[in-house]
Amino acid sequence: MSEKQKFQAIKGTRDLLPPETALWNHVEHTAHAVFSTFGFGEIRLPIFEPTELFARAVGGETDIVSKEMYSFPDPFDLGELYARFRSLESISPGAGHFASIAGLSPDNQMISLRPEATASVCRAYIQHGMHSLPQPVKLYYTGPMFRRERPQKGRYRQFYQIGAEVLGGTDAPAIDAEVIEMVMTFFARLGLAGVKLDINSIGCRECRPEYVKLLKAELSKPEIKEKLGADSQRRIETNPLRVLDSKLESEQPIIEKLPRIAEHLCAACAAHYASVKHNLVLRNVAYHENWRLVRGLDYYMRTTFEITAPGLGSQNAVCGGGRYDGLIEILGGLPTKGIGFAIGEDRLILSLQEAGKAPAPRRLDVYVAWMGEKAYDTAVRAARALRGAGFAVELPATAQKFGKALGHADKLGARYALILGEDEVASGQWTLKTLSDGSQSKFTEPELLAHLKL
RNA sequence: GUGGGCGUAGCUCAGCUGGUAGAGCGCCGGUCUGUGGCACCGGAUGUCGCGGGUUCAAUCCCCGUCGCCCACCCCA
Repeated sequence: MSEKQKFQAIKGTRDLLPPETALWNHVEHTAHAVFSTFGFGEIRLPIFEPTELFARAVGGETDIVSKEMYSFPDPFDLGELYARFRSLESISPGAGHFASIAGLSPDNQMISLRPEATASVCRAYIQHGMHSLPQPVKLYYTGPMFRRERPQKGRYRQFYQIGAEVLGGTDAPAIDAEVIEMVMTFFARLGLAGVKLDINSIGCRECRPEYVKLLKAELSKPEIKEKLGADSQRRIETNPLRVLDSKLESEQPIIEKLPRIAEHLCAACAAHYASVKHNLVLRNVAYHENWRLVRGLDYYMRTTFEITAPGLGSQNAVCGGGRYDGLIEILGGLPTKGIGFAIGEDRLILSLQEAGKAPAPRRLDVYVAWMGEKAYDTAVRAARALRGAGFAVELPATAQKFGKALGHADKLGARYALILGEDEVASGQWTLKTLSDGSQSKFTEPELLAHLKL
């Protein structure tokens, strides 16, 4: 970086600028509108939580927790000692590092920027005794998540998710189907084209371990294992289900012949899955069964789903979700049913943009072209009145040549220029020019407001 | 963590086998202190990402480094 441009956004973070932000707002407003019609209320959550919360929910040995979270000792809890070392940093480089080491003592809490929000929602459900509300509790959220990994298309270190969770009450398949219906409705409302819904059931605590054991045994057979790539060979031990996810062309024929979980579900899970599908048909939701769709984390069970959209590159999932009936209990709550999803907002926006869904251009109604210091007071008054009536108004801060002013109005895309010079101030007859055709006419202030409101 | 591609003006890019930089767009100003879009004229911003090497001479070749992008890994 040159001396001139010293600072830039940290790797994997980015600025969202107008007019693109208009599209973000549109997406979020649409989410609010659609989710409300399904009876969901918004929850706003902290963006940092105790590291332990994520370690428990997501799993301490996962890459997410062990490598990809932004974690640090809470400077507040570290108190005087930490603060003192930090303050020494400028005169004694390394002091801060020492403080960090000191901060790892059991007395001090580690905190993390949230890598996802499901754990926080569950924590809030427990903390606020939501089990005593009418069940189930239906919540949605939007906001930034943080994950320390190599950025690529549609993947950032600070990324945004729109998610929803249904907690408590029944695990009836109707709920799974309705949650999926809600996402699909949301995407349809946005005009997102080419979406594909994949669903699967990954069984429960009873039947999944049996299947995993079977799968692992199969994968471990020498004649199969030797045909797999290094990554998949490693997964046989670490997470055999993920072998099914492999994108390697050479592995596809092998994977096709592996045992499928749908054929090894217990009776209860099989019935649940069948009913989810039936309920999707009832709701007119088109789905593809994808027996290879798995979730990486242990707490997921039964229904899993994923929605892909075009234009996203390698990371083409725009929404992922599933049932996690055990999670609240893991976090110290009562046994509680749960299902939810998270939408990758960055990817959703990207897909909308690729499809040419341009953001609504900034609307500017009136450019106040005032001339001469004598007209300034009137210009301010006009701008206040117009804005008060809800119009978007640009009031130049400094005097400029008249031709310049109109040129500026044109570049800003204003619909009208309100021309205020000595004549107008003297007569009280303001000149309104329509930029598109160049026509203009005179109005008093009240007439002008009435005219523009038409 | 691994691999590949790319770094030249605010943006998109050109720059031949090495001779210390250009275009378009945009921005600002002028022609034009009461009439915009058009046209014409002018202007500014670059240590050609940074450091080193080879060379009489490096934007160009070599090495390193940083940054960005894409993919792998992983995936909430």
